Amino acid sequence: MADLSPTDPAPVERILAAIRAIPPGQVAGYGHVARRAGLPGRARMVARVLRENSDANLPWHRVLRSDGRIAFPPGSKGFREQSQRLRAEGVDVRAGRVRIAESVPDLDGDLDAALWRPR
DNA sequence: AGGATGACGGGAG
DNA sequence: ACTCCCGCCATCC
Repeated sequence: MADLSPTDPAPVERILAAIRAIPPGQVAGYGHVARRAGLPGRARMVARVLRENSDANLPWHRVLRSDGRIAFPPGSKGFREQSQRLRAEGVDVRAGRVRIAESVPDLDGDLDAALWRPR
Protein backbone atom coordinates (compact mmCIF):
# COMPACT_ATOMS: atom_id res chain seq x y z
CA MET A 1 0.00 0.00 0.00
CA ALA A 2 1.24 3.42 -0.82
CA ASP A 3 2.44 5.62 1.97
CA LEU A 4 0.07 8.30 3.15
CA SER A 5 2.50 11.18 3.13
CA PRO A 6 1.38 14.40 1.42
CA THR A 7 3.70 13.61 -1.46
CA ASP A 8 1.70 10.50 -2.22
CA PRO A 9 -0.86 11.29 -4.95
CA ALA A 10 -3.13 8.37 -4.01
CA PRO A 11 -5.17 10.23 -1.35
CA VAL A 12 -5.82 13.04 -3.79
CA GLU A 13 -6.98 10.58 -6.42
CA ARG A 14 -9.32 8.94 -3.94
CA ILE A 15 -10.79 12.31 -3.05
CA LEU A 16 -11.37 13.12 -6.70
CA ALA A 17 -12.96 9.71 -7.21
CA ALA A 18 -15.27 10.26 -4.25
CA ILE A 19 -16.40 13.57 -5.69
CA ARG A 20 -16.97 12.10 -9.13
CA ALA A 21 -19.10 9.42 -7.49
CA ILE A 22 -21.72 11.94 -6.39
CA PRO A 23 -24.73 11.52 -8.71
CA PRO A 24 -26.25 14.58 -10.39
CA GLY A 25 -28.94 16.17 -8.25
CA GLN A 26 -27.33 14.97 -5.05
CA VAL A 27 -24.77 16.61 -2.81
CA ALA A 28 -22.22 15.70 -0.16
CA GLY A 29 -20.29 17.47 2.59
CA TYR A 30 -16.53 17.99 2.65
CA GLY A 31 -16.21 15.69 5.63
CA HIS A 32 -18.34 13.12 3.86
CA VAL A 33 -16.12 13.13 0.83
CA ALA A 34 -13.04 12.82 3.02
CA ARG A 35 -14.42 9.77 4.80
CA ARG A 36 -15.40 8.13 1.53
CA ALA A 37 -11.86 8.72 0.35
CA GLY A 38 -10.58 6.86 3.40
CA LEU A 39 -9.38 10.07 5.03
CA PRO A 40 -11.57 10.70 8.06
CA GLY A 41 -11.07 14.15 9.54
CA ARG A 42 -9.45 15.59 6.42
CA ALA A 43 -12.30 17.84 5.29
CA ARG A 44 -9.85 20.68 4.84
CA MET A 45 -7.74 18.51 2.59
CA VAL A 46 -10.79 18.04 0.37
CA ALA A 47 -11.13 21.80 0.23
CA ARG A 48 -7.51 22.16 -0.78
CA VAL A 49 -7.86 19.55 -3.52
CA LEU A 50 -10.88 21.39 -4.88
CA ARG A 51 -9.04 24.68 -4.81
CA GLU A 52 -6.13 23.21 -6.75
CA ASN A 53 -8.31 21.25 -9.14
CA SER A 54 -8.19 22.06 -12.83
CA ASP A 55 -10.46 19.31 -14.15
CA ALA A 56 -13.46 21.00 -15.75
CA ASN A 57 -15.37 17.73 -15.62
CA LEU A 58 -15.18 17.43 -11.85
CA PRO A 59 -18.61 17.99 -10.26
CA TRP A 60 -17.15 20.25 -7.57
CA HIS A 61 -20.44 22.10 -7.21
CA ARG A 62 -21.99 19.08 -5.48
CA VAL A 63 -19.74 19.51 -2.47
CA LEU A 64 -21.18 21.63 0.32
CA ARG A 65 -20.51 22.39 3.96
CA SER A 66 -21.87 19.97 6.52
CA ASP A 67 -24.81 22.28 7.19
CA GLY A 68 -25.79 22.46 3.52
CA ARG A 69 -24.31 25.91 2.98
CA ILE A 70 -22.16 26.82 0.00
CA ALA A 71 -18.58 27.23 1.19
CA PHE A 72 -17.77 30.33 -0.86
CA PRO A 73 -18.36 33.80 0.54
CA PRO A 74 -21.93 34.91 -0.32
CA GLY A 75 -21.97 36.96 -3.50
CA SER A 76 -18.53 35.83 -4.66
CA LYS A 77 -17.89 34.50 -8.14
CA GLY A 78 -17.65 30.89 -6.99
CA PHE A 79 -20.76 31.31 -4.90
CA ARG A 80 -22.89 32.38 -7.85
CA GLU A 81 -21.31 29.79 -10.12
CA GLN A 82 -22.07 26.97 -7.70
CA SER A 83 -25.63 28.11 -7.11
CA GLN A 84 -26.23 28.22 -10.85
CA ARG A 85 -24.75 24.79 -11.49
CA LEU A 86 -26.79 23.21 -8.70
CA ARG A 87 -30.02 24.77 -9.91
CA ALA A 88 -29.20 23.51 -13.40
CA GLU A 89 -29.45 20.03 -11.88
CA GLY A 90 -32.75 20.81 -10.26
CA VAL A 91 -31.39 21.44 -6.79
CA ASP A 92 -33.27 24.04 -4.79
CA VAL A 93 -30.78 26.60 -3.52
CA ARG A 94 -32.09 29.30 -1.18
CA ALA A 95 -29.88 32.00 0.26
CA GLY A 96 -26.77 30.01 -0.48
CA ARG A 97 -28.11 26.93 1.19
CA VAL A 98 -29.40 23.59 0.02
CA ARG A 99 -32.23 22.04 1.95
CA ILE A 100 -31.07 18.53 2.58
CA ALA A 101 -33.00 15.48 3.69
CA GLU A 102 -31.62 12.60 5.72
CA SER A 103 -28.74 10.76 4.16
CA VAL A 104 -29.64 8.24 1.49
CA PRO A 105 -28.03 4.80 1.26
CA ASP A 106 -25.46 4.67 -1.51
CA LEU A 107 -26.79 2.90 -4.57
CA ASP A 108 -23.56 1.21 -5.57
CA GLY A 109 -23.38 -0.74 -2.36
CA ASP A 110 -19.61 -0.81 -2.15
CA LEU A 111 -19.60 2.45 -0.27
CA ASP A 112 -20.91 2.52 3.26
CA ALA A 113 -21.24 6.26 3.31
CA ALA A 114 -24.41 8.01 2.30
CA LEU A 115 -25.07 11.00 0.14
CA TRP A 116 -27.41 13.85 0.76
CA ARG A 117 -30.55 14.20 -1.20
CA PRO A 118 -31.77 17.76 -1.57
CA ARG A 119 -35.23 18.23 -0.15
C1' DA B 1 10.39 26.97 15.04
C1' DG B 2 5.93 29.39 15.61
C1' DG B 3 1.92 31.65 14.08
C1' DA B 4 -1.50 32.51 10.47
C1' DT B 5 -4.66 30.69 6.96
C1' DG B 6 -8.37 28.17 4.70
C1' DA B 7 -14.01 25.99 -0.76
C1' DC B 8 -14.18 22.44 7.16
C1' DG B 9 -16.77 20.27 11.39
C1' DG B 10 -19.08 20.26 15.65
C1' DG B 11 -20.49 21.85 20.04
C1' DA B 12 -22.07 25.64 23.14
C1' DG B 13 -24.49 29.74 24.29
C1' DA C 1 -30.82 30.62 13.12
C1' DC C 2 -26.65 33.10 14.38
C1' DT C 3 -22.25 33.93 16.61
C1' DC C 4 -18.20 32.38 18.97
C1' DC C 5 -14.80 29.10 19.86
C1' DC C 6 -11.90 25.25 19.36
C1' DG C 7 -10.23 20.97 17.04
C1' DC C 8 -8.16 19.44 12.84
C1' DC C 9 -4.66 19.20 8.75
C1' DA C 10 -1.62 20.79 5.11
C1' DT C 11 0.63 25.01 3.62
C1' DC C 12 2.70 29.31 3.69
C1' DC C 13 5.20 33.16 5.69
